[in-house]
Amino acid sequence: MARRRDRPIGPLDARSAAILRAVIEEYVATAQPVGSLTLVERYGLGVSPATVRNVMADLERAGYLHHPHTSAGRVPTDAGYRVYVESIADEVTLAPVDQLMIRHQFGQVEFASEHWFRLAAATLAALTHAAGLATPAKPRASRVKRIDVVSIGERLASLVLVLAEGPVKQVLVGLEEGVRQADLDAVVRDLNARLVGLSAAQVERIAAGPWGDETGPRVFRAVAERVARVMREFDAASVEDVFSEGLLNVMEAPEFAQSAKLRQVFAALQDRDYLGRLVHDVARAGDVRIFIGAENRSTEMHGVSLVLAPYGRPGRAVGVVGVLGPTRMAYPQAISTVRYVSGLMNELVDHLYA
Amino acid sequence: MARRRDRPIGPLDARSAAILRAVIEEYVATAQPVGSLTLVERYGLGVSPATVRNVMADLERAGYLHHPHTSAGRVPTDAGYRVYVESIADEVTLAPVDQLMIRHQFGQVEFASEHWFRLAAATLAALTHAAGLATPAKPRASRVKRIDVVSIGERLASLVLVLAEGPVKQVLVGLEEGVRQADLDAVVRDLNARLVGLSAAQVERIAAGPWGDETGPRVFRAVAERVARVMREFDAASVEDVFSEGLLNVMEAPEFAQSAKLRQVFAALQDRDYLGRLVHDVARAGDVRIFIGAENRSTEMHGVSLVLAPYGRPGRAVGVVGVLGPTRMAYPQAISTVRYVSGLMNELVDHLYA
DNA sequence: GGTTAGCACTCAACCATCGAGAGTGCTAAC
DNA sequence: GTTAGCACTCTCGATGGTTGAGTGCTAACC
Repeated sequence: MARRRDRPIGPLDARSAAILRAVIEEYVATAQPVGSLTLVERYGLGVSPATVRNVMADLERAGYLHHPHTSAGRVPTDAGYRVYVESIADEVTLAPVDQLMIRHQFGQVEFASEHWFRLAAATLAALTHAAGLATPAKPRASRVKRIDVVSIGERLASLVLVLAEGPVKQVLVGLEEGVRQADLDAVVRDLNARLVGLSAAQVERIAAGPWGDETGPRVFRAVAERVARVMREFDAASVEDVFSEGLLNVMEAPEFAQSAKLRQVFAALQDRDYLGRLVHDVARAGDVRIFIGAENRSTEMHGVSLVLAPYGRPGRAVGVVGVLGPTRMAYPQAISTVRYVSGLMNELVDHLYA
Repeated sequence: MARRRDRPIGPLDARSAAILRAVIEEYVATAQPVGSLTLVERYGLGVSPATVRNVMADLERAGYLHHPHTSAGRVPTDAGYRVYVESIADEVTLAPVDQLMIRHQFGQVEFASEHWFRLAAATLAALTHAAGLATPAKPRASRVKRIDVVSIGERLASLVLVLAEGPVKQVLVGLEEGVRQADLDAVVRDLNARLVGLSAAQVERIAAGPWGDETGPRVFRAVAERVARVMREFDAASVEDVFSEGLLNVMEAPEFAQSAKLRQVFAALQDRDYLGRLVHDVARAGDVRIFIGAENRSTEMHGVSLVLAPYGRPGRAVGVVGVLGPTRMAYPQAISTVRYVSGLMNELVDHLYA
């Protein structure tokens, strides 16, 4: 008969799974390594500590638990969290009270898109005690919705560019000659007539095409070029912006008591490329995706988990909402909250751009 | 005869000032309490350690130095930094190399106002190894510069509001009935004709005044009300936004090794009221102002100093740039850099809104 | 008078030791 | 397969001694 040591590490039997789950829940609650005695006392497992120890030894061999030192209890590994998370992901739903609370808050908010992202992030932060994240829904390829140009100084104008899926960009345009607002208005009408609905490349082509040397056409060309450039930059950026709220929550977790760990988190949050890749991954997944610890980035995100979900319209404009917290995170609450908020954001987007 | 103990604590004589200065510079460099021996060895004071000890005891009695414990060296107090900072504030100027570097960077940046603030903050962070801060110049009372309304859905439109001193606001407006873009355009022309140059209160009055019950006037009223509300909110907010860069620099300082201290800094940075008051104070001062440790807020900012300077046009629109770092900060560099950047921002504003 | 050498004193930091306690892994009995 | 029993391991906290940096005081010096 096979000795315990040689047990295959296949899918977990029910008892092992229950014990892994109990270890994780206890550890999430206390942040202390959990021993076999605590476990049988608090989780009514119906077996003796010795049996639990045997199972825990198996789980450790399988890579799901970890032993800080001989006389300490067990701590879940990233792999342990992973199987745990996958076992619960389909079951969890958000408590109706919380659902109501969120809906209520969203009902209160002003109709200004920026507020939504902040609100989404803040709500997530409040309900999960982690940091809430939200990125605006960013279209794959932007299109012109509206152009306005306002004279500011002698040879300077402010260009306001509204893009199809909502974002508004404002930049300054230098003009070669002084132009009165009345003349600008004529150019603006022209710009809107010709450029609305076009992509960056199309605008570029029109800007290039032959234009006379009178003032009007010259201004038209200057503005159109600027429009094309702004759109190209916008399209190239992987993430437009990341709203984060409740970073203070993360700072409170004991695993980040020394700020060296925190630095990595903040550094990762400022890394546009990294976030861009995440958003991309999540957008394709279509449901909540969970990144545990160093699963993606070697060391920098060690000790940190992300629970992210996409919202928006697949293939057209997608954004991401989610939470960032210590690996030792209350996953059921996090998953259900993120899923619910992303659903709500979906509703909003549908309602707006129907 | 007066014993040393009874010395009055008036303005410092030259030697005391030199010693205080040496203590501060050494402490800033090493983050370690400084003893009398180190001081005479490294700063060529021309007196014996015993004499330095006597002077340091005086400075301690005067409240400028502090003793962590009997057998430790001296550490500057907030009051000590204060007299130090005031003694150097008028002398320091930024190294020409750095001036050039900054000008070069500002020459490169895109003509989009948001970029400036980020750039200013990033530049300050890079040169001072602290966190750089910048707030947009916010007018005391905003005025309408331009209004545009773009239809988004059946009964929904996007309102783009350009205010006189530059900021652009975008919000959604719900309409009671479906309106085509062509009809909206007529309303927009009307809105611009009537509201440009007006303050929030004036817009409000016009929105209130008698309007017929046809579609056009109804839409006009709805939009005008929304405009007034956005302006009122904007005017009421003490600080529009705070761009910060290089918070990671602050995290590196040994005084923030435990994140509990960091929390206070982050919390303070998110406290709009607090920042609003600071901006207000700084705007009135007209030059660099320095807030050392808990000089303002009792405990929360303990260990943190701010070096801030206003820019913009006094009485009209002012913003603030500056740095935030540990109390143990390289003040000469910080002061000169902040002063220089604020001067540069002034030039930009003058150039733009001349 | 201010300055300085000399010296006793203080106290954090470091290190080693030790006991207590928690929790384990193994073995043997059930 | 489960469990009681037990020896074992290792962290944690307390204790105590040593070291060294730096002080404050006193008395001599200029």
